[in-house]
This record gives sequence, C-alpha cells and structure tokens, in this order.
Amino acid sequence: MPQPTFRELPTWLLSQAAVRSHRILHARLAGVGASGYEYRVLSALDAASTATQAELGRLTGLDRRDVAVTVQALEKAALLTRSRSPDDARVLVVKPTSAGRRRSRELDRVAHDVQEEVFGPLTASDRRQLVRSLAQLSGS
Amino acid sequence: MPQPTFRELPTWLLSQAAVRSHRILHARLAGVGASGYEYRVLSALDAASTATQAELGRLTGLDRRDVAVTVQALEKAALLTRSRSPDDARVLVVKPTSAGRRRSRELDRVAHDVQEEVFGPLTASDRRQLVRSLAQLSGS
DNA sequence: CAAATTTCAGTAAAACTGACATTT
DNA sequence: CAAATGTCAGTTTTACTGAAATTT
Repeated sequence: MPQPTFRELPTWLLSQAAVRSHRILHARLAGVGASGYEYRVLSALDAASTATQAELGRLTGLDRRDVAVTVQALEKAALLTRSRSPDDARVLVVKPTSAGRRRSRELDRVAHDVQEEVFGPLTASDRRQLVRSLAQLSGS
Repeated sequence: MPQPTFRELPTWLLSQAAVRSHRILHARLAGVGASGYEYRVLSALDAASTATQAELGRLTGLDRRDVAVTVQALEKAALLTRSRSPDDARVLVVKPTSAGRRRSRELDRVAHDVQEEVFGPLTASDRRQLVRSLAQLSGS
C-alpha cells in the first residue's frame, strides 16, 4: 500500500467524530434558540463571573471580532451588561445578568445531556482515555 | 459542582482537537494550492478509480451540491473527466486524469505528513486507542 | 408516479484577515 | 512609539436547505 487515502487517516476520523458531535450539539442548542458562539460566551462568562471581551476571546477560543458581535447580541437580549473599566478605558467589562446566568445554566444542561448521546458508544474507561488523549492533542 | 461549563466537556475537547488538526491540514493543503473538498474528492476518486458524483458524495461525506461544484472545478483544471453513463443517463461518471492521479498522491503525501504533526504528542499505543475510539464514535 | 441523480440559488455557522481609533 | 482593546468590513471554508430538470 502506498499512501493511504484520507479515509484511513487519524485526522479524518477525528474530523468525522467532531462533525458528528458538533452536529448533535448544534441541533440541541438551536432547539433552545442558541448558537454555539452564544453558548460558549455565556458559559465562560458564568464561570468567570466577570470578564473583559479580550478575556472572553481567550477563554472561548473566539476571535475578538466574533466576541464583539456575540456580546453585542447578548447585551441586546439583556443576558449581559457591558461597562467601561474605570482602571483601563480601553476595556469593556462584561457581566452576566441574572437572566443571563439562568440562560447559561440552561445551555450547560443541554450540552451536558449531549455528552451521553455522543460518547455513549464508549465504555467509561475508553471515554476517560479518549478525553486524556484529546486534551494532550489540543496542547493540554 | 453543578453543571460543568463547556470547557470541561468531552465534546469541547473533541472539537478543539479537531479544530487544531483541521487548521494544520488546511494550511498544508493551501500551501500546495488545494482546498479540503478538492483533496477529499481527488483522494476518494483515486482510490475508487472511477465513481459517479453521487458515489463521491457518499465516499467523501460531502453534500451532492458541494460535490458538483468541486468536481466542476477539478474538471476545469483537467484533473478529472466527466461523461454520461451509457447505462444510466442520469449519472455522470467521473475518472481522474493522469495529472489528477499525480495530484491526488501529492495531496495524500501532504496529509500523511500532517499526521505526525498532529498526533506526535501521543504514544503509539495511545494513538491506536484513539483511532479505535474515534472510529466507534463516527458510527464505525 | 416514486426514486435517484445532477444542478441551481441561497443560507448559516465558524474561523479568520486587515485595518482603524483609542488608550495604556 | 509599541502593545492591547474594541470595532468595522469583509472573505473563506464547511455544511446544509429547497427547488427544479432529467431519467429510471
């Protein structure tokens, strides 16, 4: 056998598993009216309690531009507030509203349920090993 | 701890690992002037020797529409040919040209090299286990 | 008529790029 | 002046939807 085709490559298997996982999570989030970006921002913000937009970008892996757009939409929906930092006039401090915190936990629950659906085929020990390896791949 | 945030979820780790893997593969393919769709179609076609567009869609996991667009571009680049099937006038039979076969193997080599870069952090046995689990997740 | 194949027109999410004004 | 932050305008890739024409 010379070079394997893409269908036998680990990168392909990884991509396919992620596509399937993403499809399921995305469908569940859409079912409650949320996008993936919104979920990430709200969930990260709930965990941090308060964060600047730049911090949210680092926490969520989103580009600053995409953070700005998402945060603006969430502000319009009264799920978070933004205010200039007194310490640093460049920075916008973002805080969840109580509706935002409720929403965040609702989305965390939705995502939690998806884990079973996606990783159900694996044994608990395979699952642990998979999580370990995946964490290593994305720079732990 | 109530619900974990998205950053602790297996689906997130899977997504992040896939994003990183995709980024690397995509950059390497772009470096030789190919898109992911083109690589998948050419590689699948080279392995199958000949296929209809619908078959290519099933092999590559691409939507029929995206197969059509990709195949038309590859035809324009003289990397494959299309002809009506004599047996079934609905069907377009796609064959690689010799330039297409060379191109396909070039891209397979590029992708093969990426495997090391992406999965290098893992031991060989972790790698085998990961591939097994990933295959299970995408419906093996 | 039902089903499959191909094509057309379009949307949407995700990731990303380059530029700019403001502030530190 | 360099660096960081937020904003604006835009592209690319990938995935997908709905509809139409053709043929089986």
